[in-house]
Amino acid sequence: MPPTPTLIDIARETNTSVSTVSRVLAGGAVAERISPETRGRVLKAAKQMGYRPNLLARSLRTRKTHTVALLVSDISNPFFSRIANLVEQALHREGYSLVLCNSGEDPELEDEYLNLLPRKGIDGLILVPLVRGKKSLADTLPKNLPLVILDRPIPGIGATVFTDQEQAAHALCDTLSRDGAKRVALVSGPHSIYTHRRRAEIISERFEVIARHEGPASFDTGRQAFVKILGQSPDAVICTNNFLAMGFIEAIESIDRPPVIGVFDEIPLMHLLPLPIVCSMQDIPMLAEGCVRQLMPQLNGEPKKLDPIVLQSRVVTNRAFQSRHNAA
Amino acid sequence: MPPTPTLIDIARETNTSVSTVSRVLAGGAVAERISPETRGRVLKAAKQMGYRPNLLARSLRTRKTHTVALLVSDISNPFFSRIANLVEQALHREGYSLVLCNSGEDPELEDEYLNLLPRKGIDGLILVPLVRGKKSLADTLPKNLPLVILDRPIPGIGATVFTDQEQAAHALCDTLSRDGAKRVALVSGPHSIYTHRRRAEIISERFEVIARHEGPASFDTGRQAFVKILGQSPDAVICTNNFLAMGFIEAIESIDRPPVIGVFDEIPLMHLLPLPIVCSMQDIPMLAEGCVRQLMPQLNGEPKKLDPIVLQSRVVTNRAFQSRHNAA
DNA sequence: TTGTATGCGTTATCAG
DNA sequence: CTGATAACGCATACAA
Repeated sequence: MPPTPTLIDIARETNTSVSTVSRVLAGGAVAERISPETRGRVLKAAKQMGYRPNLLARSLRTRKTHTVALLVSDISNPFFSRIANLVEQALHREGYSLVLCNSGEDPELEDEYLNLLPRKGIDGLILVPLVRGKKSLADTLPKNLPLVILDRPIPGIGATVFTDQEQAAHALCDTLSRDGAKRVALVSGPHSIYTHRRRAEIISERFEVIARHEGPASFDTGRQAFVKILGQSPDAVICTNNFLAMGFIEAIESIDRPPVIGVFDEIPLMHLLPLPIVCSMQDIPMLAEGCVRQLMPQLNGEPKKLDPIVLQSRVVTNRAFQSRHNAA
Repeated sequence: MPPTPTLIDIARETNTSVSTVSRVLAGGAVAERISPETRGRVLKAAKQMGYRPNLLARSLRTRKTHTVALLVSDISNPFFSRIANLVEQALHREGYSLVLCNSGEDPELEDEYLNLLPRKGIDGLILVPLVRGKKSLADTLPKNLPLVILDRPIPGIGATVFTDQEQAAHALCDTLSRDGAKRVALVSGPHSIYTHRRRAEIISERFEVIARHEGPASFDTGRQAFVKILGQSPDAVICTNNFLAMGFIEAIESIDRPPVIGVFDEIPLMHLLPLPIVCSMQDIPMLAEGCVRQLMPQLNGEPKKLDPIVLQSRVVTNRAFQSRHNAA
């Protein structure tokens, strides 16, 4: 007995043909058209022999893999891992499984995955793009691969779900303004990435930026920013994402006169942190749900015309900020 | 011209045969055996037609996918996402790509992936098992699939890399003991999971547990534990993982008399948190490196006998704990 | 109701 | 040096 039996083995064992076995194992309507007797015999043999269909072979034939890929820029970021969780659950309900890939903010790696994944067999792709435009995307990806762009708008692509960065940034700035902020320090991720660039632009419009630091959207960059900004005493330090802010905060040694921190997305346990924080929080569940809502019609070949889903952010402040505000 | 040309198309275009084209495109020694003239012609045509090999077909034939899967119990946990990052980088260097899957602490989902992934085509699997024993694993996984168990020991499986939970827990308890802890509250993840169970056992040996709460290793469980333990005033609250602790901490309303928190793995920004924390930190880089060191020989068919890699934890305390200690 | 034959895109064997 | 041709495991149009 082969360790991993094929249709042929079962056919031989049951004195039938591959097609019969295939039909039985396909289930549903096709299986109904096989005599109950043979069907039972095949089913039993299959189970008994421990048959497991080779999905590679099946996909080669049917051109469907029932797999979609989610390529994110940084899986370490809770923002993305929570999205991944939700997307996975939703896709699972639809009969698809998810493979998660991580470009790690590295354009070359993104490129590699963009080339690799389609050839490896995926039915659809959800992408958090690093730097690409529509055309750059169009010629590295198969022409009609169902695609959803997540978290960043790409002009000309309808299947997109992202947050209104203008609203998100202005809401954050509003709260900081009300708190009296005028002169701020700006810590931002790569200018090449839309979200970081756009956020930085708006902040620059709203405040006088007396210090700025740019780098990869990581803890380290935030830490470096701290030493650079140290002593400038801005009214607030605004970071274009949570990792930058966490790095900055981590570097803080003394909390005698803590700066106000403005940031996008979640800072874990911010309620208890002894420095005033205001976050502009994206709607993670809606982002995830939006993804699959944009993807499913494409997977099902429904020619729905898709319009971008644009979500709103919500500003949240921590206790230290609130009490400061109350005191004022 | 087909949008996605195959070897046949190229062969036709260059007046050669599929085998020739295949050989040329294979590169290396086989390609050397083709006349430079034809080789150049084929190469040019392939590039010009935008040929992309169908990896499904190739894998079906070669029985190699150059893909390994990492199935974790909770991708939202930075502990795992950081491991994923490192494993991905290491595998990439070896010419393999990584697909990341998430069982979400759900045994059924784990089961599904365990069944699905091998049939979908992976050369190896790195698994953070939920509840399984060696035999349970053996009959849902193909007999000779290269496998590495991560973060939890499974008796009888050599390719394992995990942390010495005894050492990790005792180190944590030592620090807490020195701080004067005698009566503690215990917040633990599922007893069915080795790490949680083992940690809880050791803690129970070392201290008088005056309150305990068990549940999924999530924020929510931690929060629930808070209301349950509230008012018991233990010397310390020990959580068997970081998410539990973060949930617990998040629920804390007043920090008048904060409890000491003992926890496994990282609490982000713990330095600034105004409550004393002591962490037993696993060695993430070594865990990741260990994985690929256990996996590669198997992928290369080298019959090395593999012994479990057992790592040590390191206790880290935050400022609030240190100053408390200095005062005492 | 069931079997035969063909093809999915590659690689590999065997001739020539 | 190169070309037929047979697998890989499965699904399916076409026969019977």
